[in-house]
Amino acid sequence: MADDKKLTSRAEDFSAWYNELVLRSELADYSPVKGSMVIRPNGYGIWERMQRALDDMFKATGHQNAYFPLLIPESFMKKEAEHVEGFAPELAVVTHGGGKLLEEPLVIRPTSETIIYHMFAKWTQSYRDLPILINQWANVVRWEMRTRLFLRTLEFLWQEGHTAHATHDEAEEEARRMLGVYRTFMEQWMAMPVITGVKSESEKFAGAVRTYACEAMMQDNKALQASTSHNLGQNFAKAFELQFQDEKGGMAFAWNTSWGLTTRMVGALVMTHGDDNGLCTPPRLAPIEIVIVPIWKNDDEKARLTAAALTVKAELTEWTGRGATDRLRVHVDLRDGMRSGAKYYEWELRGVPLRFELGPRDLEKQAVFAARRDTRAKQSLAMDGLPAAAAALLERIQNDMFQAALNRREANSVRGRISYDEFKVLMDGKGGFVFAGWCGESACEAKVKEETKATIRCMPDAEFRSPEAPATCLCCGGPSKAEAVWARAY
RNA sequence: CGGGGCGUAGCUUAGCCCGGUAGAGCGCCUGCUUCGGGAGCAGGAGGUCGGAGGUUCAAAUCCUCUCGCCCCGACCA
Repeated sequence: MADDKKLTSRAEDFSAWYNELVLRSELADYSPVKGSMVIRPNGYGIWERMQRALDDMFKATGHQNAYFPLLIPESFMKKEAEHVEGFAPELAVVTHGGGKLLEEPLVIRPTSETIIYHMFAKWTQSYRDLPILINQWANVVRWEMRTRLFLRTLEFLWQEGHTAHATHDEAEEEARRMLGVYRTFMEQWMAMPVITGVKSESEKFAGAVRTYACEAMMQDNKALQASTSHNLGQNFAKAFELQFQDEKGGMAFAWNTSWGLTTRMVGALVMTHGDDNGLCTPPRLAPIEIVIVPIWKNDDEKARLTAAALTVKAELTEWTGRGATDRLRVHVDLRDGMRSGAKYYEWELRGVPLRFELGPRDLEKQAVFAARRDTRAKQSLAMDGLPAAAAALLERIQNDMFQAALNRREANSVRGRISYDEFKVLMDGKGGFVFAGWCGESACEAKVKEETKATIRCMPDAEFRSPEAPATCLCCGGPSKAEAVWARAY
């Protein structure tokens, strides 16, 4: 009886835990179209926080937002060879409009490289027109066969950055810069550690020269690709005749990059920080940072404590110690007919990072009883100086959540000599990240995938590599050309 | 597309084998008592049993077809 109020535990069935959490915390719900979902206010609120944080960073790195249309001529998708091949299986195509068969079918964008570089070509004549640094917030459609709330749906929301540069080096620098922006976002906002690196040939974006990615480890020890940043070289420029006249008067093709991050990050948040009680949102991304639950027994107390709670809220939200535009986000739960205990469970399920209980005894002491969502630790906080204390506590929660996630990832990462047989056992067991050598042959990569379902998540950037470079390939035992992170992935 | 499971009230489901007035728990509404970790009592609203055919005096139940969803695999952010 009380059991159906509890989530399935992560240990019991991680997948069921995830689905129940997402549905019951009202992050999202299934829509009538198979494989697509409704993002409910609780989930969308988190996405909005993500958008704001990222958008500020994009602006700070010189990008402007624009919007390109949903429908793309089918012929555009076919202009870049690898791009066609990569996306053909998952395109949704519009064949009719206004009741009539269209002369040329229109695809619903799975990504916007084609339409954007077509337009860039129109806008670019001279090297003086470069660089073009554009971002767009949009929805895209990819007809996936196997779907999962937030992690893989037919339609999802994302941002896609698209840039054009005069030189290869500038484009490479841009791709790396945006990878860094993503990393900062994930570490500082999502409190989610990531490993940055470059993708292998088989895992790179269809049409890219090189794909960089941030890889995170979920609580089931599987890897999740958290974002990608591509150096597209001149592939699309050539396909869409994106040319410019350089300083010397000659014609040259531009160099492009694209980079994206999706609503999948809401799922990443759940699988990084959620526990058996529900979601746990890092404060910086929490639509509500503090929920105040007043406690009363009778009408007199109800009146007094409601007033007190609203006063506390006002003091918290009026405080500008974090800056005038970054006020504490506070909600007072005044619902009647619901016991305080029931409210605690609900706000814990929804992942509000900090809860203030305010009853007659606290009021007497001029304090609130504060409960952290992440550690569930409780302490009394004096009303005097409460806003600053609350802000400090939220910051500590943010940092502790990152540290806990980092510790978990490190505890489940394996470095150093590992035999292929040991690797197989590990992948069939608890999983995790394995830092091991790779000979560079796609045959080895394919064999490992076939036999263990694990793939090369990335060839990590220098700071993530092992102190001693692996000497041999995990699979064939031949000389290693690059250290790779091997793991099963979402 | 292969394998598995499921469609009965908003949710979780019993009933189906063996045909005969559609039940429960949670949630919701009203009232009273409660209220420092998932409240109690009383009353109440809510169903074309996924859909279409068929068998039958009679179908949630049996038969045929169909639609949808979820889970596991192949593809992917």
